[in-house]
Amino acid sequence: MPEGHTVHRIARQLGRDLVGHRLRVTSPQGRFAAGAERLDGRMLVASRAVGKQLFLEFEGELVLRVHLGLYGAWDLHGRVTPLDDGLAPLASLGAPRVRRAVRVGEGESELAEPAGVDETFPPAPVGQVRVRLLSEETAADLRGPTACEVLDPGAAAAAAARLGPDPAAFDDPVALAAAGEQVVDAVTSRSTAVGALLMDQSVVAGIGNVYRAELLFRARLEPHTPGRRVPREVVRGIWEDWTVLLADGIRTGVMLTREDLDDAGRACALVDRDARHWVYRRAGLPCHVCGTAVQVEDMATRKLYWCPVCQV
DNA sequence: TCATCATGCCGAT
DNA sequence: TCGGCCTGATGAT
Repeated sequence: MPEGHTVHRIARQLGRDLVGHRLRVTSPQGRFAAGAERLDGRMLVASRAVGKQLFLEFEGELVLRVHLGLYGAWDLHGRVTPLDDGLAPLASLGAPRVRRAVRVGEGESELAEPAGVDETFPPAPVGQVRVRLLSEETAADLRGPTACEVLDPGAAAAAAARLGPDPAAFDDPVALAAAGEQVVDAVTSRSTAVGALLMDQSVVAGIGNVYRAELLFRARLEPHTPGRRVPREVVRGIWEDWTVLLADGIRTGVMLTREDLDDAGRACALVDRDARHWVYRRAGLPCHVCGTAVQVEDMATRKLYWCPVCQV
């Protein structure tokens, strides 16, 4: 279940194992049969993420746009090259390794296990597989997506253009800073609550409910503050913090948002989800800083968590 | 074994 | 504002 970091990891994983390969594209479930037929037999030439959206570019000017929504997922079979996540010894060896049903995203390294010698490839699809991308060695199964459609490059570019800046999309520091100013302008020109603006993908891309709550706490900012009342330097700080958190999430695959933990605390937090966050999903529990009970309410149909004392 | 909820978003109403 | 998506983790039974 993805925020921006997960989708970037998926883009990198598919980039490693499927880009440059001519793919069999099918829809075992049947709901994407027509789209799969258009892509079948083509080479995958690029895999990139913008915010929470994945764009897979095939030869012949066709782009597969995927959005996982709340519970979409990719399961990979066969050869799955470990990403350098710096967490799991199994995954840090760097050598290609055969795994069974690797869930790409948060904590996938924990699910990785060597395949049995009798495993057949490709395996039979499990569940409602909307799309299967198949190379000689790797199968990628997409299940439960909100969006899955074939676009021409112009339509794909238009979809990406509807999104606000994604800090992981910039290599150039100057362009990154300019994108930050765009976010500052967007937030400070609106009267909408900043907690809602951070979830608006047209303002800034890739932030979900976990990162929203944690970014606001880390900024000690009251979530209901209208965007136009938030000082520009505070918005700039949130953008810079998002840049750091996203890079960390992409690297580790885990949303660990507490910068105060020592090595032992981090190790504990990687196992215990409740220790990873300042406020997210901690309603009624004492704030890690001041001890006040963490508050929860609905904001724009999602649960918003915050500390009423630390965040003013 | 079952019921509920979840890191998201869209389209119908 | 609500239901759909139709999965998977979690906690109650």
